[in-house]
Amino acid sequence: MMKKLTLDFYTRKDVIQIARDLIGKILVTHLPEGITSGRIVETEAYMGLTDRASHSFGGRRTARNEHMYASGGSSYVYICYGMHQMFNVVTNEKDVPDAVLVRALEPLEGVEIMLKRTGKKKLDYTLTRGPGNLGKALGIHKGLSGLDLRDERLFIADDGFNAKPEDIVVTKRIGVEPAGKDALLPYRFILRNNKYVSARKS
DNA sequence: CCGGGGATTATCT
DNA sequence: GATAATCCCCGGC
Repeated sequence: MMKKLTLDFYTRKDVIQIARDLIGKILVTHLPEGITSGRIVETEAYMGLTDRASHSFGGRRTARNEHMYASGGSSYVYICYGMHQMFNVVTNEKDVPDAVLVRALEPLEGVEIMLKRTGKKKLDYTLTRGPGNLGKALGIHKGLSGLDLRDERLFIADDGFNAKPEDIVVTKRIGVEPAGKDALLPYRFILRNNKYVSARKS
């Protein structure tokens, strides 16, 4: 049974714990094309103010990252490299810009719709592996930034799946080398042995 | 298997 | 004008 995560899940202060807890949950979009969903198998935590890899490091606040400062339980979607729609879960209280980047899903509902959106011919591990790919497959775009994650169009739910603690692997984050020593922080969580996890070395 | 580079454009300086 | 929380393809071994 699917149960939307409630606000108290998101407003906790420990973004690292929330990133870990999101492993195994289900991300759902219900847009005009239909319902698409997938199980979250890879996340990264971004510790707003103190994390050089975060868009909001040092309190930086611009039109792009404004939604990071919303209260926990809303979305932050931004465009990377001019073409990829990156989906983040905003956590903590209002004005504390912590967020979790969702990096990979295992497809569940609406595979046909995802194939149409991505132009792929058949389901394989590339459909929802990597933040750019999953954003495209689920139809996520900048216009969905700032939504409450209990919205009908975009929400996260629990279906009772419970990852064993030993099946959650922790590594450093991907693609954040310019952040210097902060790039080495153990803020990435993946579900062990899942083929949809982005395949780069940790 | 691995590294290099091009795609493509919103965003910020 | 430079950069970017990426992805894909290609060539070399």
